[in-house]
Amino acid sequence: MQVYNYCRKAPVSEPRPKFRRESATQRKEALIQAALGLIAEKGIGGATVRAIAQRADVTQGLIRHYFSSKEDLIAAAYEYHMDQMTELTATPVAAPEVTARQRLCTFVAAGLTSPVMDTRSVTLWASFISSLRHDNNMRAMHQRTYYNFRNRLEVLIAEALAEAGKPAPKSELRRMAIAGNAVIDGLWMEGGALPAAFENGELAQIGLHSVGAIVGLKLDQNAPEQTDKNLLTKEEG
Amino acid sequence: MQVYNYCRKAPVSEPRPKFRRESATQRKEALIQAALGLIAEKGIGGATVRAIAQRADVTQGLIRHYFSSKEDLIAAAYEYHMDQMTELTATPVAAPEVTARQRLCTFVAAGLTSPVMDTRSVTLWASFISSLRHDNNMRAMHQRTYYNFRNRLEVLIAEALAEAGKPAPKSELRRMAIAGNAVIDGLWMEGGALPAAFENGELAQIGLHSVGAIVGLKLDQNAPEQTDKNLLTKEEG
DNA sequence: CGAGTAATTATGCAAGTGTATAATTACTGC
DNA sequence: GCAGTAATTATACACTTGCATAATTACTCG
Repeated sequence: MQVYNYCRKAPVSEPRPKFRRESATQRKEALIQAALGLIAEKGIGGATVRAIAQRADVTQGLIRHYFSSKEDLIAAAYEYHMDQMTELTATPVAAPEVTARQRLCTFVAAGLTSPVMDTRSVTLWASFISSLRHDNNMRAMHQRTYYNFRNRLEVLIAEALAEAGKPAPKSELRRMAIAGNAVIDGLWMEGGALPAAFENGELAQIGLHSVGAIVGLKLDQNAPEQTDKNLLTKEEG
Repeated sequence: MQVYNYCRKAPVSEPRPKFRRESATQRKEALIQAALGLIAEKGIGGATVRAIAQRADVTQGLIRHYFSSKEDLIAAAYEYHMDQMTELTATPVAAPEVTARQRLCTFVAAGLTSPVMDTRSVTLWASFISSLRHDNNMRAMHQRTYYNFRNRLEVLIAEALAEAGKPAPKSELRRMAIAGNAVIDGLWMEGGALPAAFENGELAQIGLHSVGAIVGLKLDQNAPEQTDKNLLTKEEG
């Protein structure tokens, strides 16, 4: 049934190999990427073993060779995606010489700009969230990635406040991190779900302004033309 | 194969009817509820026509009698769920004699307390969001429910600000509504996804505090014991 | 009470699902 | 170069899926 392409120059001898052996990590990654692409494009129902295998250019048996089940592959894909998103948001913060306040700004803005904020990421994330209720493994992984992100944010907030001479007690920091995380998540989600509803860079600016209001620091100072007539009425200090 | 229960008192005559004819709206609602329950408990993949029919106590053929396809039923279920959630959040605001500020508080708190904020609602919502990318119908419905919610919030914010003598221009109102909506969404989502991570009422309080910070009004005044030492440093006015 | 009709059930079907197992095939170390 | 082995393919199987169609059945209206 299946036709293999042989080399035209040597029609008789030298048959082209029918497949190549790749490293385990390479194959796993390819399968994960294929699964993520399908889930994002056609929903969780579109990620069948056959479709995943075809997109990864292998036969479906290979999935079970590298993952104990399809469910196992999906879980791995979730972990891969979430860790990548956290990393994409947190990495630009690495520069140690800049202000703590500036690092906080970078973090917030990175989470609300491409490639972190886009339809594909949001769709993927929602697919996984929807499985939280009936999948303990997914729930545990969600908890881990959530705390990971929130704790990073809390550290940045604490440092920025200390730098500004306004240190806050731990309970306040916790609350600020929860709220800040929520704004970022909410804006990120809406921006990904309805990209046409917002102008370019609008959500990042709103995010900076909002997180600033929540922690009590002005984070969006280099915003373009603004009539400071009706800005937030907290210009003290 | 299937056994029908006959009346024990009259074993020979009077055969009990094998089914009852219900009104279209009743049957549609039953099917929608069944679909929602299954999606919430077992994910979108658990909502098969057979499972839905069984949970609604009918045979599967009836689904196609009331909905043109399974996809059609799922879309109806989404609309039903989202409208109900918006209504549950917005209805308590109806009282016209109270302060505008108080109405805003009620709105925010209602969205961050049971029954609006719970795992079932969040799971359901995520299932639908995940289909936004490949389903135009779902996307249109999401847009409608999103703007519906956000516009209600914007009105409440505008009224509360006017009442406090701090009216804001339309562009500011838009931004406040977007940000406020985002905090509420984010907190709602996290509270539903990780209920154990927050204390009782904590998220509602954080929501009030955050929306207050965003719009420039103090909304969480009747919060219990708080050392006002390190509260937001904007106590002027 | 008795026909007509719409609601509901019963049944069947072709396609697709995840997984198991056996048959190939490419690479590795001697 | 050549055996051994692990990666990869090929194939089969039992089961589920959504949907269509025909057969029942409960209710309505005269």
